[in-house]
Amino acid sequence: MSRRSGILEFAVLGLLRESPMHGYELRKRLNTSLGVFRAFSYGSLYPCLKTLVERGWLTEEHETAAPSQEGERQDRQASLTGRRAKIVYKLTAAGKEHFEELLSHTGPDAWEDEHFGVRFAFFGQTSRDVRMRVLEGRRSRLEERLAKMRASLARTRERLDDYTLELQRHGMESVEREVRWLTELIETERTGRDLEAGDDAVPPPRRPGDAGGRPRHRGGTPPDPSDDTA
Amino acid sequence: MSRRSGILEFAVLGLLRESPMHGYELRKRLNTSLGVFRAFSYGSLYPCLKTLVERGWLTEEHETAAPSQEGERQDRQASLTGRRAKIVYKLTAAGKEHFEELLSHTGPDAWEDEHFGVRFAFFGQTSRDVRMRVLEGRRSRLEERLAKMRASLARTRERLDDYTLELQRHGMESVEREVRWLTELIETERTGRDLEAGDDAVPPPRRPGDAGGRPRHRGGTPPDPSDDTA
DNA sequence: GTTAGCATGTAAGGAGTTACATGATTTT
DNA sequence: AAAATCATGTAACTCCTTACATGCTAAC
Repeated sequence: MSRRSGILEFAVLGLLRESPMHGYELRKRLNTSLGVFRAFSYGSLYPCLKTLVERGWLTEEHETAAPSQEGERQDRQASLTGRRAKIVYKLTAAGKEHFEELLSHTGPDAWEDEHFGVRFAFFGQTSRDVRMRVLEGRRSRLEERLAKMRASLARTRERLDDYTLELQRHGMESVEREVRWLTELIETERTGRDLEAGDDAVPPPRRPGDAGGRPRHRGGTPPDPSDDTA
Repeated sequence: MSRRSGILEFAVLGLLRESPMHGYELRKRLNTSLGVFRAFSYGSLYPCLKTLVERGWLTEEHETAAPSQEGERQDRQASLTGRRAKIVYKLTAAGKEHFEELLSHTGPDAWEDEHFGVRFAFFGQTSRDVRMRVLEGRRSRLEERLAKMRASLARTRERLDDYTLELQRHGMESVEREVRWLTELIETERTGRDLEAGDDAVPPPRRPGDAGGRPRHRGGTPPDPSDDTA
């Protein structure tokens, strides 16, 4: 019952697909990697993790155990962690499968504001045609919205005061801007080129590798004096 | 208890301040005038109206007087449920006072994403210094956010795949754009110049001049074949 | 004479938040 | 030794949505 999280569930599965993590770190990642769009609290994260485990999509590994028997402790400050986690969550095969299915399911939800952001964040794990469907779906959704806004504006212009008008103007410009962004992305996908920030002021010094495939990274997670949502 | 709506309550009071309305129209206005930011359904609107009445901020006026040709037909159940009651909601003195207080209360809520949009929509009913506080509060909120995003990006750049990176880049640009917009608005407020008076032919790009507090248009509201949220 | 739009509501529930409660480990 | 941060959780509540239920009135 309950906990049918849409976005949170999706994001958790997606992050855990990349590597196992415990709740605390998961939450930090949620609020930085995808955090522009959404911020989550423990109050929603932990219950969500719980039900994902219940459904068999995650396993818990209590690795805080072993209070008694402890022969060698060479792994303490050896390589990566340094910190030990209490409960490490890990994606099961079923969970992976489920996430894959969610990824390829391009229902009309997929282009709603918040859904779209999270989906985009996991585009690296999707096939190109799914990406295209989502990008185009999102774009036409925004174009619909634009049309309505224009119509509404034409009808009611006289009755609105300057601030309301300015608000609407700015809102429309934002939407137009996102449409242009999407169009660029779609074009990039279509021509099969790699993703490169085009009109940016400061082009990232990064060589884009393979856009179609594996985000394969796992290094030592650095101490990370990470932020919290203010 | 319950129904402590933040945004919806505020918006309803604000719209009713301009003129009395019944629920159906109210909802349309909510979803067009302020609709870029929020969409509300009847399921939240009507209960909200109810509690606002309970608190003495609104009055209901059951429209019963339907002067039709057949004089006997209308008074079947005249007082309470005439013909399918059309209820016009109207702001009371207390409600007006309460709204005024909400307007001038520039707590740290006022610059959160959705709150800000709705507040801005009613800027015409506020004093200049309140407007300034809200605009500047919003801007520094966004600048904080930008700083965090930059820091987080610098820390994690290598671990992110191209799509996540692009998402973050676009998000940051959006925020930067809003900051520039706010800066312009603040400047306009500060210099106090009201650009064009607005009664000449077609002033192309409109800036919010000084609304001075008066949105005093109320004419015959045209039939309005208005849209619904798709 | 039936669809389409106007108009008002309710019950159930979804998706999250806040505030609380607790304790371990590191840093100062 | 105190403060900060890491780490996990729960209960109560908020605010809104969906789906349902009803009925009027204009238009095609």
